[in-house]
Amino acid sequence: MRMSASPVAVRATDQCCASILAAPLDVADAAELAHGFSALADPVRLRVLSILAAALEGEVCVCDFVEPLGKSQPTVSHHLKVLSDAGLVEGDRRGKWVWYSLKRDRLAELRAAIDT
Amino acid sequence: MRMSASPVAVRATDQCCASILAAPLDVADAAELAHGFSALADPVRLRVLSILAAALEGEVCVCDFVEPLGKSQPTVSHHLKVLSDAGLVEGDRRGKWVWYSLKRDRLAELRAAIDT
DNA sequence: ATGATATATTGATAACTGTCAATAGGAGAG
DNA sequence: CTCTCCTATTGACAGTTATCAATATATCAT
Repeated sequence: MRMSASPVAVRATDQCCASILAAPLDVADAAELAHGFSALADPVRLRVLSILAAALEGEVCVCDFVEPLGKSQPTVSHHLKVLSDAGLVEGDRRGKWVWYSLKRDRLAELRAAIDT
Repeated sequence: MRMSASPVAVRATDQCCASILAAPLDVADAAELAHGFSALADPVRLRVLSILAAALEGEVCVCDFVEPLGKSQPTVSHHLKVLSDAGLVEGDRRGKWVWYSLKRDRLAELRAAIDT
């Protein structure tokens, strides 16, 4: 039973999809966003993104993550897959190597979601 | 052994702490940030923030989360604690009730961290 | 003090996650 | 084709997490 102060007043909103925090979030949108933020909820993955963002070429080979991250190759591969599934990075195979790059649009999307 | 294309070139950065993606992230900073994003990595908690952000008064009583979220009272309490530990919300006890409010500064901090 | 109500904590459980070793798949070199 | 190297997948395991029922704590009213 709600025994507190009446139904909660809600701010009017006419934005379509920019700042999701400006309007109550439905379950589906919340799940989609949570999936995105889950990818950011790990220090190793944040460092992956950090390394990608700092790379002048905009691309980093998988093998160049292993040493800086101090994780095994399968672990690095796992994290890249999580980031990829979340739409935050993209891999491009060139010969034996796979080059990963940051998908800044997706990052901007998540940023916008917590823009008050 | 790294057999790819030479050491990765890194963009110069003179920012102190704004956009962490502009410079390689050390392990400690990555852990702190990951803790923050972990709090956002759950649909129920995103809806909590959404409800808080939409509340005109800026505060919402715990009891007013239970029905909209469709979760048990202990579960709601748990999520509020996670958000509180991450510095994203703040509770204020007034009599029998506890009123929670959004800490927008912390949210802005996380937003800035993924600002490319 | 007693009772009622709001919130937090504890305990249990199922589901998920990060990690590495082992292995499989893919691509160039010989 | 075979060998080597780079990357991805599988399997196993430990640690974490979301959830609810039960209980404890806190506050107010009587």
